[in-house]
Amino acid sequence: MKIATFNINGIKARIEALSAWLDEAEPDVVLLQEIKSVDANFPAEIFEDRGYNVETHGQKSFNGVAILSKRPLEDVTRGLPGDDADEHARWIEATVVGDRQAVRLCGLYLPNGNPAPGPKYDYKLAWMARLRARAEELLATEEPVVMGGDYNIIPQDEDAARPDAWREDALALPDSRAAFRRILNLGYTEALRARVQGPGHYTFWDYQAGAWNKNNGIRIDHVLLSPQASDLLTDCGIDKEIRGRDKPSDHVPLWVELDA
DNA sequence: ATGTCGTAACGTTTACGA
Repeated sequence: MKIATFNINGIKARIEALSAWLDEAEPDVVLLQEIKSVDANFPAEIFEDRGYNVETHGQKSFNGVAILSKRPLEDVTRGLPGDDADEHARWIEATVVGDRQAVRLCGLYLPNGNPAPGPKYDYKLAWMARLRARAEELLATEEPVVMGGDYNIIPQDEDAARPDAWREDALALPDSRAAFRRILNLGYTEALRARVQGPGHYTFWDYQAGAWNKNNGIRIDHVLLSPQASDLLTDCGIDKEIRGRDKPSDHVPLWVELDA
């Protein structure tokens, strides 16, 4: 089962680029972030025509997550538990049943947190504490869990082409990295790092200042696997080349192959 | 030259978030 995560930076602007990638990559499941659309305006037919089931959790203008799946999606829940006052659409869960295994899918768009310090950074860290709590609950199910999305975290200096440029940024501050490690330390595996080591693996290149042409990228999209999901991991990759196409997102897809 | 983009709105331009 091929499961991908992709921050598309606006569904309306990405219909062509996303459709072309789906036809080539043929993922079974896609976790989408930044759909920037309310549920009623999400163009589900485009994906249903390709055989995907579609579940969305959107809001006007900003944020918004969705799941596309060739197999039916069951037990769908929307919103990260832990703060009923949080209006941001950043979390969706569903279960997909493979040939051998059912997998709990979590699609997430973690707050950016800039400028730091400040209320937006406080919100980021509070959201990560809630994510850790939910991750712990999911571990207790002892089922395969896949948490994929835009984490807005540069885990280590090797995950940025220019680490010094991010030193004071909410994506790389020590408190951000520590909060990310606290989730991993519960027992989750970072899928890419289970397969690939070393620098130069990026999932985001800013639109500004020719970042793509200079390969000035960062790795901020991640897939975390529970132990039971990690046992099923057979491959992981980044579809880097689509960043160079017409009207690209500033992110590219990250995918895992699970023997599920 | 904040080397850009996507979305929304009191829209032909500005504000915001990233």
